Amino acid sequence: MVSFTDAKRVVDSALASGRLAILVGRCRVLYEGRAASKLSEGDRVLIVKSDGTFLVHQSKGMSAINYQGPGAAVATDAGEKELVVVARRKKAGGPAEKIEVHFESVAFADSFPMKDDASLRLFGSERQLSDLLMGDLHLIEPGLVPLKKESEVRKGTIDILAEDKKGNLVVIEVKRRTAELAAASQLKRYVDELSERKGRVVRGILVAPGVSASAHKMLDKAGLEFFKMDYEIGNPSARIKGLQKKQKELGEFA
Amino acid sequence: MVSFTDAKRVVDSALASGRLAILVGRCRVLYEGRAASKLSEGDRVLIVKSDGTFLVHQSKGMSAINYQGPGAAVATDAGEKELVVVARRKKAGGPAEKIEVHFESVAFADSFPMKDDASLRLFGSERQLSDLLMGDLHLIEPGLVPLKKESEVRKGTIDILAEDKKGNLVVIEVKRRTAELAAASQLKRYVDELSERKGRVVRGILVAPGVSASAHKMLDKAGLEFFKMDYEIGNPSARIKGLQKKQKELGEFA
DNA sequence: GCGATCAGCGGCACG
DNA sequence: CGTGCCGTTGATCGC
Repeated sequence: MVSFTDAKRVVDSALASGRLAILVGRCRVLYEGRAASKLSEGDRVLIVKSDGTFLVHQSKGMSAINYQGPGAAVATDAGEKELVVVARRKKAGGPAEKIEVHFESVAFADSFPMKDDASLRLFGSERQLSDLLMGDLHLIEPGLVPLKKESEVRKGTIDILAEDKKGNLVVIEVKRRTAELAAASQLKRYVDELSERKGRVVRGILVAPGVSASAHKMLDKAGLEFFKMDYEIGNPSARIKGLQKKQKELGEFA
Repeated sequence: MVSFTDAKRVVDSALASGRLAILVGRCRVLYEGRAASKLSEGDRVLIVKSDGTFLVHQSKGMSAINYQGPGAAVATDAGEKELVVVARRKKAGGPAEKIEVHFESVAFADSFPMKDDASLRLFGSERQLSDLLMGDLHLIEPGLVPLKKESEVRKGTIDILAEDKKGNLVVIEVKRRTAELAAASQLKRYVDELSERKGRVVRGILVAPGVSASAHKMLDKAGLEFFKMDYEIGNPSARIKGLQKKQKELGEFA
C-alpha cells in the first residue's frame, strides 16, 4: 500500500523530470469532454506519460477504458480520503476535456526514466502494397500503365491513377483487407469526380484480398471492377503474391 | 534491476493466478501477423492482462506500439542474455499472430490482483443522441414521425426511419461529430437501396453538428439534406440543445 | 487547422 | 462467422 502523499509525489516528480509514472490502485473515474462517462470503483492501472498521455486500464480488454492523448495537463491532489489525479486537455476545435481519477487506495506507484529513440518499422501497410503494385500493374491487366501515385482529388487521395491500353483513365483503390461497402463507395466517389471533371468515362478497379458480397454488387451496378490481390508478409518485407483477375470490365468502356 | 528469472516468474505466476503483470525494461519488439513490424532497443512498459491482452507502450503517444488483444497465449523464456516474452494468437479468419518482446534488462516487474466488476457508463454516444432525436423529430421538420429505429437493411443499419407529412419515407443518419464524405456516402447507400426496393422517392437527412464542404456538396448533388444538431453533454447526461434547419428540401419530392 | 483516409484499427451488434 | 459501423476513435498527411 502506498500513501496518497507518496503516490502524489511519484506522479508530480515524474511529470517534472520527464519520466513515466505508473499507479495501480482502487479508483473511480469521471470523464467529461467530447462525451462523458462514469466508471465506479475498481482496481485499475493508470499510466501517465511525460507527453501528457493519460491511460486508465481495467483488468481486461485491449483498449484503455478512459484516456487522454498527448498534451494533457496532469495535476494531483492528495487528500485525507482519496488521491485525485486529473488530466485536462483542450483539443483544437473540440471542447475542453477532463478526466478525474479518484483513488481510494494505491497499491503501487513508481516512475521510470524511458530512453527510447526507436520508431516502428511497419511492413504490409496499404501504402506499401500500393507501391509494390505500381511496379506490377501489367499483372492486373496487360497494357495498364501508371500515371500518378497518390493523386490528390477534391474528394480524397487516389491510390493509383493509371491508363489502360485504350487510353481510358483508371482509378485503382487498394485495400489491405477485405473491401466492404465503404471502400466501394470511396472508389465510386473518385471515379465520379474524375469522370465528371474530364468529361469522359473513367474506369475504377478495387484491388483487395477479398470483397464482401454487397460491396461486390455495388461495384457491379456502378460498372466498377474488382481484382483479388494476395500478398505475403514476412519480417521485414511484404510481397504481392500474384494477382488473379476475378472479374473483368463489368461495364462498357467505349 | 530485476533478474530475468524473477521477471519470468512474475509473468508466469500472474498468468496462472489471473493477475495483471507489468514489466518495465529495455527491449526490442518483433511482430508478425496481419502485418509485420520491428522496433529496435528502447525502454518500454509491457502490460500482460489475465485475459491475454498484451500491450507494449513507449514513452510517448497514446496507442500501444505493439499489442495483442484478449485471447493471446503468453509464454516466457529467461535466458542468459535476455528475457523473451511471446504472445501468440490466432484470430478467426485471420493469420496467426505473434509478438516477441526481447528484454535485455528489466527495471521493474510485478503483478497485481485486479478486482473490478464495474463497466463504463458512457453519455453522448451516437446511439444515445439518436434515441433523444427520436422523441423530437418534429424539431427537424413539422409532421415528421418516426417509423423505426436501428432498422436493418442489406447495406447497413438505418439510424432512424421516418415518414414526412406527405407520406415520403425519410432516412435519417445521425453523426455525433462533423459529417464528412463517408457519412454522406453512407446515407446515400441507404436511400438508394430503400428507394430502389420501394420503387419510390425516399428522402435522406444527415443530422450532425456540422458538415464538411465536400460532403455538403455531395448531399446537394444527390438531393439529400443536412440538419445541424447541437448538443450538450454533461455527466451523467446528454441533451440535444435545439435543432436549426439549415437547409431544406434540396431536391424535389413529388 | 480542416479535411480525408488509414489503422495490425478494436469493439459491438445483428444477420 | 461475416458484414457493417461506431469510436471520447487515434495517427498521418496534404492543402
